[in-house]
Amino acid sequence: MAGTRHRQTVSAASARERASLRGSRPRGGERGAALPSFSPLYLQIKALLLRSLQVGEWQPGQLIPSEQELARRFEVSQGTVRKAIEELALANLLVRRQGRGTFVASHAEEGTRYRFLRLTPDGGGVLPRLSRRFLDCRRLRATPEVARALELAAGETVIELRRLLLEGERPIVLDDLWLPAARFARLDAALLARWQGPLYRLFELEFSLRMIRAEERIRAVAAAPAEAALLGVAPASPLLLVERRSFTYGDQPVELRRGLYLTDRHHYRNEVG
Amino acid sequence: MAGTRHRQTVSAASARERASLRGSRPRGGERGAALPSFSPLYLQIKALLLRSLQVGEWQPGQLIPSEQELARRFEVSQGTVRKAIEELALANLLVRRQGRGTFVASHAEEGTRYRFLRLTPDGGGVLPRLSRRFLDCRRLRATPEVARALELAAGETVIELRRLLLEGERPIVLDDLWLPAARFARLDAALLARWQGPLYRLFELEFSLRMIRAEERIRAVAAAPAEAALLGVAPASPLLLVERRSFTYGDQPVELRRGLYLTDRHHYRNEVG
DNA sequence: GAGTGGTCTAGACCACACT
DNA sequence: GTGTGGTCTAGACCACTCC
Repeated sequence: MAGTRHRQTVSAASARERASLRGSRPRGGERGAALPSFSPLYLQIKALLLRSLQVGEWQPGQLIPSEQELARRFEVSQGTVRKAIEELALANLLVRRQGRGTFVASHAEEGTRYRFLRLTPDGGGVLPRLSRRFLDCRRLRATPEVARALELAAGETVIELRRLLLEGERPIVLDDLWLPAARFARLDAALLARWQGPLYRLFELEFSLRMIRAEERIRAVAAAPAEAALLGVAPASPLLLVERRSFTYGDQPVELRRGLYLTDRHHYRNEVG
Repeated sequence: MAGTRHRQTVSAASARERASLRGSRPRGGERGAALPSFSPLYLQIKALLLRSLQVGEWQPGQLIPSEQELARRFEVSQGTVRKAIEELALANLLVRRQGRGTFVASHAEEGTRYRFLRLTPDGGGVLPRLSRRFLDCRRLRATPEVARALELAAGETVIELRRLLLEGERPIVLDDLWLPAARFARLDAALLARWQGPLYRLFELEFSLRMIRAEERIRAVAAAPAEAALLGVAPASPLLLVERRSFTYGDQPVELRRGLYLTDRHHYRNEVG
């Protein structure tokens, strides 16, 4: 059979999940306008896997079917499935473990605590476990700026949240968060008080919202009096301002965060290449 | 032949470049201590390609041999070469172009100007062409801190360099750089004055030094009087301090940089995931 | 031992760029 | 048309994990 099968012409047959992906070019009527140019099979498989993740067919931390099984299901070769999975693993959506299987990535794993927090102690080493102190949690109408960042309609309800991260008794980070209230129905101060783990793990568990990636904009600012007091520094002290937008599947923004980092004993670590 | 060839036992034959890579496990005497566990063929090929890059067999911007040719040279299949090249492309050491070939990455390409500079205008869009103004260039003995960062012996000579990046007439970045003098023999103020392009392109062209990746540590600081004057801001203004160590092949640090960024109209952009 | 991901091969064909 | 990287397949075997 090798080589006799035409690329992506694929037998008309079964596999309901493949119904939509016959034909290598996105159809656009009779004339081959060829705008998106070309869509390889493995990208179509990747999109199907992504859909399964998005609709919750496989939950964070769970084992997904083996490559062999997925290959049978999608009626493609194992190599094609592998390439799709590889890309999802590269994007931190899946985790492959030799001999065990492929798992849905989660914010629960010990190794990935603070996966999104790039703050690092100056001396080297890894950030110790920080304690969290929630200062505020309220519902209000989104300001135009917040609405724009979260892609909400003007005036929609958001949850505003303020918290401190502390190393022992020493404040390190002051975070203000805004979340679309529609997606975080049961979120309130009581729930936050009970919860001990990472915030993103709570979102995953209680609201079925997986944070996939985030964009950060970093600036140096002078501490306002109120913020300075909370962080225990003199007013006008220089602080690192980290504005973060976090996204879930489909590049939907679901969190806006404004963090003020104390960087006299820590720094924001980054790799460029 | 498919499947009959044993993994990495590989015929004793020719290809001098393969002489060193027979056997899947790094040898360590008779008892299989198995410390590094296992080294797949494609990683060995990757190491060989890396070596060719490092010794300058292929220069930045140049076309490297085709996958087929490399497969013949190393006596492995094209797929194995492909996987090695893919990893090097992922690390920005090579650039693959369908239909044309695989090229050695360079700091010359138009698309990758400011590849290491994560500063972005607040309004969105891309950083316009900045002008460079060199303020200082001198040779001196490395301070202990600089020596440590560049992995030099105490008291070795380094080149200290100061420059401004400006948008029009407005200063944006004040950079202090330290370079190991031994590697940058002909570097002086005159050479810098003549050069118009990116600094890393100059290093590539004149000193055969390719910057591969960099680590950055970011902080917020208050502007000292001298620096404030150069940047045209009030003393004690908050500035972003970006300490960068750049590395060439073999993870050798070859530049230490201390940048002060004005972030009232720009921000440092980052992606976390 | 069974099952999973990881490596390696060989070969065919496709998309793309240059000539 | 020729040559390059890109995709896809089929099959074998290896390394690892768990039973």
